[in-house]
Amino acid sequence: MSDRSQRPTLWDVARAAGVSAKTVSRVLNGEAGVAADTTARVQAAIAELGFERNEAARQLRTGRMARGRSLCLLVPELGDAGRAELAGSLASAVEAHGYRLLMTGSGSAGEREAELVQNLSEAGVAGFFVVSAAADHRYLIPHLRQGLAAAFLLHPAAQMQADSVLVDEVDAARQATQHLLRFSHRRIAFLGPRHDHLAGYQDALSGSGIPLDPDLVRTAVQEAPEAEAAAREWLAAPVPPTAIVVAGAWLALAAMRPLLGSGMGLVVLEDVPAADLLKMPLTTVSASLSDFGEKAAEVLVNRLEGRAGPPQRVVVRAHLVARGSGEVRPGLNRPGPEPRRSWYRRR
Amino acid sequence: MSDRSQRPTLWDVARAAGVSAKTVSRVLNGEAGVAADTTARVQAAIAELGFERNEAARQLRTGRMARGRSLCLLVPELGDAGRAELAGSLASAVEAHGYRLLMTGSGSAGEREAELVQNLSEAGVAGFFVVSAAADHRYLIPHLRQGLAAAFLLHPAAQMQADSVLVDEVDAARQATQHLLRFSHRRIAFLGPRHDHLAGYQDALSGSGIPLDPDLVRTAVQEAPEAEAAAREWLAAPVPPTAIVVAGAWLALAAMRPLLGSGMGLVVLEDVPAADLLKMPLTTVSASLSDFGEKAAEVLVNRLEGRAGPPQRVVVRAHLVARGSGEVRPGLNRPGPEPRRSWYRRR
DNA sequence: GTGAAAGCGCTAACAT
DNA sequence: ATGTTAGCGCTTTCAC
Repeated sequence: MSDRSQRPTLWDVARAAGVSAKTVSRVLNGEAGVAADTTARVQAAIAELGFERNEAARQLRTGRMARGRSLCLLVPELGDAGRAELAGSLASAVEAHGYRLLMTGSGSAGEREAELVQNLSEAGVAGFFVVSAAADHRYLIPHLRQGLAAAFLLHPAAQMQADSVLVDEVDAARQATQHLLRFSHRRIAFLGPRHDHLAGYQDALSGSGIPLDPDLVRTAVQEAPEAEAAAREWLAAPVPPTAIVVAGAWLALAAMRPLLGSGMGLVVLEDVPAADLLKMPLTTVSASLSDFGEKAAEVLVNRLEGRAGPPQRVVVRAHLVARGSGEVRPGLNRPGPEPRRSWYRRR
Repeated sequence: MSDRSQRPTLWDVARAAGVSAKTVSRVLNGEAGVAADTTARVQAAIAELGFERNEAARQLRTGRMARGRSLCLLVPELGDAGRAELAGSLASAVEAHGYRLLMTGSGSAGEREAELVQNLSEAGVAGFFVVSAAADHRYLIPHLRQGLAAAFLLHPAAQMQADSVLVDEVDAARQATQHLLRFSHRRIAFLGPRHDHLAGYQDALSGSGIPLDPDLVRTAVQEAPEAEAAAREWLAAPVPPTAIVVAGAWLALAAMRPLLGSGMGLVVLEDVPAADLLKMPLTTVSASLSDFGEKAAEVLVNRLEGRAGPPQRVVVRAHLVARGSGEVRPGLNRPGPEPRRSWYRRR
């Protein structure tokens, strides 16, 4: 009896079941070629002794990494509240598949991202949900060959092919802009970090025969102060816009401060918590995060459990929730001079 | 040459350096009793071959777990945006100490909490920041004996002694209540999940000679709908309160909905993002999360790096930020009948 | 269908 | 100050 060490070994099980170590090993790994009653006896012994296989020994012998049932959501900033809801929905979804969800932040640094994947993969993490706007994700390739799974969320993989679950950002921007156009806004500005939204914005504008005014577009805006400054500038412009489409809840809140009381329309391309309780209730265009989480979990788990095939690309549509910011004729809420009649078209 | 396997082994290093395997092992582990020049030769060989120790083999031999440089923040719900800022501040703080931060959620289930600690500890996580209102944390004790470190945040450890970093909740409740008293509120309600706030609330009331009215106290409120219901009931009461102290941002937002336009004062015991942009701008009492994160990181890293000693208990004070909800005489904003004069005392 | 022996890469105990 | 031997718990031959 190996009572010298605490945990029972495979040999203890073999002795208890009256078989050889190899047979226990076979049962443990579900290999074929063991009689049914032998299997039963071995399993009884395992349960009896509370045996658990020593992963280190297994790994030493087989060479390959034992991946566990942890998945990790890798985001740019752990402190970003906007990602919390995604994390929650992902957590429930992966738990339904028998996995658990970890989360970590790269500090928006590409090399740290690669390092984290390396470390956590070595620690047995089975797969990653990657939310990253990095310019190059090829660091993942060697890990993927070693059995790691990865799915890109919200931003597509750069410089490589991989599973991804995305929101139709172009369509979201189009919906937001069309919504404002429907309420007779004609000078509509755009503010956000990503360039891809612009296609939808521009598409909606040209659908109403409105040319794009470069002064009304600020792309590559990442930080709140920039958003606030942009809003302030637009407000002070000779011919200010009457509404702004902002990509990102955080930027929208920052932009809102100078706009309070201005009557400016504001539509946000992301969900905003308690959007109805804000001084300027925000109309939002966003995908259902519980759907999104479920789809993402499904994609990663499928990949992990061997249903191979070419990389998948799932695109989820966003939906507009009107909350009364922008659903007014331009200028109506506005203190100051009479709104110019020329801004109105329909209705 | 073991070119049959990909990675160089300790034997390859030994051969390259012209020493025995044991000597290489000694260098690797920083054991005493190796000549300086031998050490140098070995290290050169290690660098030359790009040798990295096989952790599985080491672990198999030594029996003990190799803990890495990952710390994990364990929260009840990964989807709780209120914890995101804490996570961000902790992440920066632990990175400054050379660790990385993971985060995971227990789904508010005590047994899952224990299971997560077990799994992640086995995967090499060095320490946990535990945010948990569970009734019993003794499941941690065996892990702590195996070298795991743990620090309790926001809620103290239950049924055991451990390092903890807490906010002075009693004082926070007292500050909130006193603030409202200072603005002549006399009927002040309390709403929240925790019982400990009550001491501060009651303390402040009795300091102004006001008896506690049990109808104005709802403790053990966990979910938003309950908070909303409580607010609604108070509003409809024969003699409604003129202000409410709410413990928790999420509960406060829920409670706010029925109170819009009522003139009810609202003070929140937690930070609320964009509190100034809400229809009822919220006065808050909360601790600085960057301070809190730094203190917490320090406590856990100290424990981890051997500076032993009895469990520490750090208490951080919360600060009130007045934002104009409650800083009015009761009833003044209130539509409807003239406020009763009897509610006023000073000023 | 089952078992015996060898060895994965490392370190503890005991030499020298 | 350095080397030798044995063996951690498992899986892989290969034999029966």
